[in-house]
Amino acid sequence: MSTKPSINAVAHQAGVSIATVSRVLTGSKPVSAETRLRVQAAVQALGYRANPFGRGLSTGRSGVLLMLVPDFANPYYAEIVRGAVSVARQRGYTVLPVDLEGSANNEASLQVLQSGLPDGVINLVPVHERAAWAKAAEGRPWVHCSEFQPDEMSIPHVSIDHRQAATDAVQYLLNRGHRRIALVNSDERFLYARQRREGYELALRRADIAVETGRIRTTGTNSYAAGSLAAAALLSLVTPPTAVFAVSDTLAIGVIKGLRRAGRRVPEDTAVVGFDDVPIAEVFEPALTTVGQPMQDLGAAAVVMLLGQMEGQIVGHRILPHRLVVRESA
Amino acid sequence: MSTKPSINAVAHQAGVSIATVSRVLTGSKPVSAETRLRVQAAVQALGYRANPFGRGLSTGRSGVLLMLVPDFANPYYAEIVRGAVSVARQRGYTVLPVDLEGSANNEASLQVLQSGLPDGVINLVPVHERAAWAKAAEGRPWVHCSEFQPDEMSIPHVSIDHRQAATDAVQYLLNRGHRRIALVNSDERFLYARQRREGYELALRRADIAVETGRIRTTGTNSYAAGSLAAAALLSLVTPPTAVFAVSDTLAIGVIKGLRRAGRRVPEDTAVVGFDDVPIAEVFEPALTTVGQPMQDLGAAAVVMLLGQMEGQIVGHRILPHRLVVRESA
DNA sequence: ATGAAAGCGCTAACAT
DNA sequence: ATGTTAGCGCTTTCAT
Repeated sequence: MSTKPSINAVAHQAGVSIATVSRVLTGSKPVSAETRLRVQAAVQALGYRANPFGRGLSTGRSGVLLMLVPDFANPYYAEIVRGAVSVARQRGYTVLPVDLEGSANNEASLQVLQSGLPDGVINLVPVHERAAWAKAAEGRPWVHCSEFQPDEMSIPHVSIDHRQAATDAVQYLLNRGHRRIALVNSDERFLYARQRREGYELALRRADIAVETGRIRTTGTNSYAAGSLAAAALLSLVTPPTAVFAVSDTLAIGVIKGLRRAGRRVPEDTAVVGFDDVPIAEVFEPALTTVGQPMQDLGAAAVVMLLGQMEGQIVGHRILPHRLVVRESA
Repeated sequence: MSTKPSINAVAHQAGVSIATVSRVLTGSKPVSAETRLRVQAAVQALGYRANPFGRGLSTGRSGVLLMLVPDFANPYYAEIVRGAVSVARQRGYTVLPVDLEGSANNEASLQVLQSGLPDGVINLVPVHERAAWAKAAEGRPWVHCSEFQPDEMSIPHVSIDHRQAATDAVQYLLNRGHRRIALVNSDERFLYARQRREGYELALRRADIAVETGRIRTTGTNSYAAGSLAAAALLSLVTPPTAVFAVSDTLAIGVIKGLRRAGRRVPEDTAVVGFDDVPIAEVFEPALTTVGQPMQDLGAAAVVMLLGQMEGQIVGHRILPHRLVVRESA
């Protein structure tokens, strides 16, 4: 009663061998309807659950999917995790999200990865920090999520088209009549940052507008303060921009605060477009016009692809659609 | 080379028995310096990591701590998780945070719990939803975090003193000269909500101010919209309040938006105090005056208590300090 | 369709 | 201090 029942107890109670119990549990081989019922009754009666260690030792699989998350506190990642969890559980898998806390936690997470416990890994770590993980994950099934680059084509990935998304955002500002459009970028070590910059420049060139380096601010970090600083710098230009495209909602909010501190109204004096559509985006005043990513879908697709890969399929790559969410700030 | 090396391979390579390898790995028994070195060299050379299933099957422990999280997307919980993860890893444990997504995910999470995989569980689920979990966790080491109630004294818990915190918030408003202070509460099924209401009433009574039920709004949910609605209701009173204590920053922001929509200035016309000190609190304009909880410490303490319990200690309960963070909104 | 038995990789009790 | 060995609980041949 007190100690957890093993497969032996179930077999005994049902009057069958442990092999038969295993068969009805896993459905690996046919079992006569009658015995199946008996076994199921015994399982029920004893409250039996297969011991994950025994099963794992035998099958070599744990049903655990490791998810490398750069930052739990960032709602962008939180949503991706949520999407992943929800499809994983439908397929009988548990996702183990580990918070890398901006690399502080690498060592411990590496251990988890190398322990062999996870059956596969979903990677949210940006391209430029992947090297260490790539080595540790060697041989294991894994997929990249949210960023990708051409030279990694061998590893399945799912992402939006960051370049196109940026082009769309800037095009929107162009359509609204803006000609002096600034870019507030985060850190160009991030692939997405480089791709969004490309998209920004592409949109301008298509409109026959010269790309002025003075209108491109690279903050190095993704904080409110950095956005405010960038705004101040842009306002000190001889001809300040009439619109700003910031590569994250965080930066966008910082930019707006900076603009307002300098007496500018948003969007009347300066329009601002953000990126990500995090929850604050619609609560902040003015509500942010921003580019939304299908976060949950990204996570879900990553799991589907990972499981496919584990089953030996060739899964390839996926690009998911983004969308421009027009609110008040531009 | 290609397949993962087992303890046998290490033993062979080092010219010792597998028991000796196990001993140097676990440090369970003394091993001569010389052999230890040989074994360690072999481990190194082969890149060996103990198979978690084998070890788990043998020891009955996984090194995994389950953490029941009501909502990943809520930064309040995200911070608690972070605190827990950080001390868990120092102690060689992995925390497995599962997102309950407002109960949507209960079934799957219950499975994880019942699988027997986790060595212990940290519970962030509010008191009134604990029943199902309590049954499933029976016998297993577990601790409650962030809420507690007297009749659960048998289970170790860590929390702030919600009642005292509310009293402090209201006292602050009293000190600023406010007499008509409203309470915007979330859902009194939550223990913290009831306790904060108690604290609110206590502070008023101490100041010889009658508690007027018209000034207490219970929203039922914890959304911006609910806060705005509550604000509108309060403004329709014959004598509207000059200050509002909202039991979460989310509600507080909603209240502020509602007040402004009605033409009130914050804090000049109506002061607002929130609760939690989530990241948005200091970014929103006006920046929120709010009660901060030591989220990371809560998570850390929970892990320490859980591990203590697992080692057979009597761990008791802990109340951590809160603090009033004064900014602009009150 | 079912049972018997051989592992899976490890730890721990028992020898030596 | 070290080796031998019996499990831990399960899945999976191999028989029947």
